[in-house]
Amino acid sequence: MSLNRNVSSIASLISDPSRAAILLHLLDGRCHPAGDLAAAAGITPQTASFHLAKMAELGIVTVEKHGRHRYYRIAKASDAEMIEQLLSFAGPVPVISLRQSDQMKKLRHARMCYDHLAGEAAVRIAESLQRAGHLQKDGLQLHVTASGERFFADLGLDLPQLRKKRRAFSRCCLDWTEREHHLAGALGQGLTELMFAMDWFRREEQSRAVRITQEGMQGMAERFGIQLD
Amino acid sequence: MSLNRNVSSIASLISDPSRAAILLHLLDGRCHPAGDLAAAAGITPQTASFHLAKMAELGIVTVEKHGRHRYYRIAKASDAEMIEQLLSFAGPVPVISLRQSDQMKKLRHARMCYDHLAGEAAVRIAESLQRAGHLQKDGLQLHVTASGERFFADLGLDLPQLRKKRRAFSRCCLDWTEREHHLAGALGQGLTELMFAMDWFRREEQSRAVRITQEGMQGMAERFGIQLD
DNA sequence: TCCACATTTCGATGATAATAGAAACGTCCA
DNA sequence: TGGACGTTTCTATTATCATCGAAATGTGGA
Repeated sequence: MSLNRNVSSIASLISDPSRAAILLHLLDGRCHPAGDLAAAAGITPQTASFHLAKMAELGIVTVEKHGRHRYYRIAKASDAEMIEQLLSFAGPVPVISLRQSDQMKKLRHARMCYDHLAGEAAVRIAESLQRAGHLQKDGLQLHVTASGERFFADLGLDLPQLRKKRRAFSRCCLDWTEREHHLAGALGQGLTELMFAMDWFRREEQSRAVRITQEGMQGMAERFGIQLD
Repeated sequence: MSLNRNVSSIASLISDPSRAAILLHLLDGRCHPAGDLAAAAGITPQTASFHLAKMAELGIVTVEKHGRHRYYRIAKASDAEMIEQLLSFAGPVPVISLRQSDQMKKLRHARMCYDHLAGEAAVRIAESLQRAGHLQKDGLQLHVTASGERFFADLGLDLPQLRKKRRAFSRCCLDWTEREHHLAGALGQGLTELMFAMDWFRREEQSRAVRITQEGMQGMAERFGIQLD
């Protein structure tokens, strides 16, 4: 239940390190049980529960009960993008350890931004689609052109179905590692889903990072004209 | 002195209502004495001083001593834009009351975003420049085309000089009232300065709002092909 | 030289909120 | 049916921090 979501209340949500850690963990778009989030933030389950209740009250997260677990996830894609943007404000994250920089490298390469792809791969895809004239930027919208309609249909996407969803159809999302836009909205989600179905990408366990498969490399080259290494 | 600017510290800066009020007041890009900022936030000078010291330590604001006054301003344009963006997170600006406050209407129409123009007028200008082929969007950059070079030179802007500045030359800035991009960077600042010099716009006292003059109307129509009312 | 004024520093206070212990609740499993 | 487990609620503790009064600093003007 979204209450009084003014600037201060949103900011104070993220200003607490424990909550920031929880939100960061939830940014992978997956559902997470409360206990996992507590562990991720390094706090007791009670405290995590306290924070999650506060977030739920603001409508940032939603709960799903399954057995004795309660699975939390970020409620709206737009909020996930908001948090992503806040990350970009923090500036270049200082590298602490080699292990961390390795993980960071992976994240920069390809990761989930809630329900759609982000990172270098996603930015390159968005660029390619615009260069080919399939998408056209208009403010924060990304219009699908006539050639784009054919392209996505050919790829196997049901655009009329995606348009029906009660959310923005096709829009830009600022990538905090690349500092460029990638594709978000129903189309971004649908395309990401499709690419996973085609096994172009595979999710890593316990992480937002995404791995590109051999099929993915090939497909990206053939379909989008992108050479990733 | 930019110290450890992580997400939490940035967010906690804005999470406090008093600090938020101060920052909002500083968003006009002008210098403000500490006392004014205290009054604007409704706190005592001591408390304002406390907050300002904290912001200065994070490198968000800088001080300039003039006589017995200390003038504060936002240190970097990029930080001002960050705060502008945080405002847009407050949600799809809900209609607060039937009669929108007069001030709000003015702000939506035209206002300062730190050192460049924002609001409907600014978005329309940016659109116009792209439509005419003077600017070309590329990610978050706005490239000046060959025709753009001529256009701006003709207008009276010294582009080589603007390029020399140690900041982004020409880039997009998200307008939180229009939810579209307007022109920022050295070019946005230079163009705004020029338009003020030509008396197209005039600043309102004690506000970020900007008034368009008769000359401005005429100039906008002739130069940019924009009809503002 | 003295006073007014803008601002900061110091010190104290009071409110807020993050935290974890204890206990309760509900679910799964043996 | 009983116990383990994940989670929440309740409660107390603790630390933090925004705030302001008092005093200090520094500047300008008379």
